[in-house]
Amino acid sequence: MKVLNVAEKNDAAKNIAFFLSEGGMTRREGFSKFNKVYQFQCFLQGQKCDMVMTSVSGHLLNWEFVGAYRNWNGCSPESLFDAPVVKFCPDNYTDIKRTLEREVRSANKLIIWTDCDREGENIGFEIITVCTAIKPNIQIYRAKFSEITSQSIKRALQTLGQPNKLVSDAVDVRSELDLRIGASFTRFQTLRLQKVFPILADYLLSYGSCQFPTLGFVVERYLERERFIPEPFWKIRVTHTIDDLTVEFRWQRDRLFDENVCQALLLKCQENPLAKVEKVDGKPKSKWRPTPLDTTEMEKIASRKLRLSAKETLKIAEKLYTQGLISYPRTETNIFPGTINLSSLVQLQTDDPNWGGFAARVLNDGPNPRQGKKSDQSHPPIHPIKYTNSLQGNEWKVYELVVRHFLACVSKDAKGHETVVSIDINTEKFTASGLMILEKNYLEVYPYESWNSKAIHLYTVGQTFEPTVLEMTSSQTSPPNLLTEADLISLMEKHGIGTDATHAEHIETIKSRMYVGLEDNIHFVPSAVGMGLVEGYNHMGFEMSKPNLRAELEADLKRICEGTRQPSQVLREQIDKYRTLFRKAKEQVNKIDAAIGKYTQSTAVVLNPEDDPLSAQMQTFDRVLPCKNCGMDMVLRRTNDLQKFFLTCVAFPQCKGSVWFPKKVLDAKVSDTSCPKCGPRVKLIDFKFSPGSMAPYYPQNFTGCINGCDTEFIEMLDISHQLQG
DNA sequence: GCAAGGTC
Repeated sequence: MKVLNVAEKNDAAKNIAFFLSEGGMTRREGFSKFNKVYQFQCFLQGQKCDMVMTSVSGHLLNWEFVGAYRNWNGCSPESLFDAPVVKFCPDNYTDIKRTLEREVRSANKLIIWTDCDREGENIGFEIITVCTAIKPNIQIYRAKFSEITSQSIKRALQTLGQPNKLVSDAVDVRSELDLRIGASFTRFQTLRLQKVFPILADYLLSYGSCQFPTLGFVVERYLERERFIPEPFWKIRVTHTIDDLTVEFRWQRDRLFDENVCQALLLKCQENPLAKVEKVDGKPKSKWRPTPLDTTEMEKIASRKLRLSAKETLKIAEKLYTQGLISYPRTETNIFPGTINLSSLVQLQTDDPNWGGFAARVLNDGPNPRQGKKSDQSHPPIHPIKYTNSLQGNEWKVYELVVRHFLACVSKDAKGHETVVSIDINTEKFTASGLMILEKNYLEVYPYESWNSKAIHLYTVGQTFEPTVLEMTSSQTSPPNLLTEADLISLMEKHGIGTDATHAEHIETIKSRMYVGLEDNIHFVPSAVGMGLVEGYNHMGFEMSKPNLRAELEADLKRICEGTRQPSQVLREQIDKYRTLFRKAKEQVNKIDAAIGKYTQSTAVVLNPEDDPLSAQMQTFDRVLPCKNCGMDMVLRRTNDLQKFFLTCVAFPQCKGSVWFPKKVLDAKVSDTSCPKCGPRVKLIDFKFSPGSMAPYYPQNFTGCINGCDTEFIEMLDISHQLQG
């Protein structure tokens, strides 16, 4: 019995093979130098098997347009909503595909070991597609695991299930839509604006369902700041200094927006400026330990405290995961499951010189996680699963963060004692507070947060004192800050834009498109082009830069996973929705022109209709019938010199299913008509022949039903061959 | 020259 095992990446394959073989695997080369083949024997379903373990590198296949639709000037951007797409293995991945094809020939079973998330399920089906093309009846299983440890991997092998087609389908819908919408709007914006604004001639003006809302967040915050009108306000300030200690009292009214009223209240205080202590409250105060670590929280802490970009943090965490040091780093979960053995995880850390003592104390008290509220039902919060002290640089910093956060969240809240003193100055009330920290607890191991004691004088109820300062201060409200990377990630997470793994990339994209820039190296500001694009669509009344559109799709994808919605139906609805938006955007494109003109301070070039890259000269292909070779669309085209017509398979040159008509065909037009057999979806081709040709021997019109029910079309093709001959 | 999602 030979079993082919395929993981999502080489590191995972190596470690899984290591655990299943107890370290006894051998290694040989695959066609791809990055994806090795590991071999060992082990028991599966009571039978000793020859195991072959290899890997892909993420997605193996990618949606692509075919033939003429790849060419920016070969079709109208709008036709991309309906253009055929194929799943294609990119050149740099064909080596991986060849390894799978070679190894599956001799295998009886196939086990999918891709990550247990939505994309992983889809990658699993890509592997299945490739393998079953070679071996249609191979037995297929899905291994389910959420961390690469000996225990989890062995359990996964003993509890093999089936791959989940619904989850994979949802990914196919998502990815096909991303391509169609992204490509059509990108070409639309780019082709139009490059022509209308010569200064943008070298710009690529992309649109994407994630990058645009990300840009939208930056623009929105910028505008909030711009529109902000500061309001002056006034406060009464009271301090009390004895020796070196100054205690600041807070006015119970906080601040007033009327200077005269504030002035009057101050005068009242000054009439009898003796403070009387009315109340001294002492109460325990806690600072809560953090909740278990999820991906975005890790990215945010690393961005703020370690000065690592989200992109870098995730890359490092991924490496630590594949080395078996930490659990899966892409998780939305911040609740530890009951099944996890926290004590043994804490135990692993007790030898460390920095936090070993703390870990030992946690063990003594018993780990007690503060639980969050989110769960993705597949991965636990990020935690260390192996001890190491041999990492360097940023890898060490990220590992340290994961360990310290883990120990912190299973320890105890910091405890303190707060004193609140309330005073009265001629009926105006003020308070001051002091804090004494009693037990640092989690803060001992968690340097990313601080909590400072605040000293206060000893006051007793009924005591009176003369304030050191009693004055009015003026200030004004301040606008919200521009967004930092951490802020932007929070917004993306909140609105479901991108995944844990891609937040950082979308931010990179809008930077590289010159839609946004950085101020002070920290705060995001939109560029003129970024502002113009967002405003242009806003003026049409479209929420292109708002997160709502994506959120609606996300909800439908969830329903596909649950089996309550058909993938094909969701796909059709979404395509229809965006096609409608696209048509309206095309009609009102002057609104984008106007906005871009305004922000870039340049004048729009007035285009002649024939120069408009989006106008009639751009062909929209009419699908005439399915190609006999490959089933893709056949469309009617004319050569560049206008000499000849031909029916071409849109997959050309991959398919080469084109049919040429003789020069004697002077004109050919496609129009809609109805089919007597199967309804309205029929194309009619009218041919006009040159005088004196053989045409009179043949009917002038040929009808072909695009559903393929009508045989006349096939006859026509045969005739065209005869004519050519 | 397009997207977003994997990963190298």
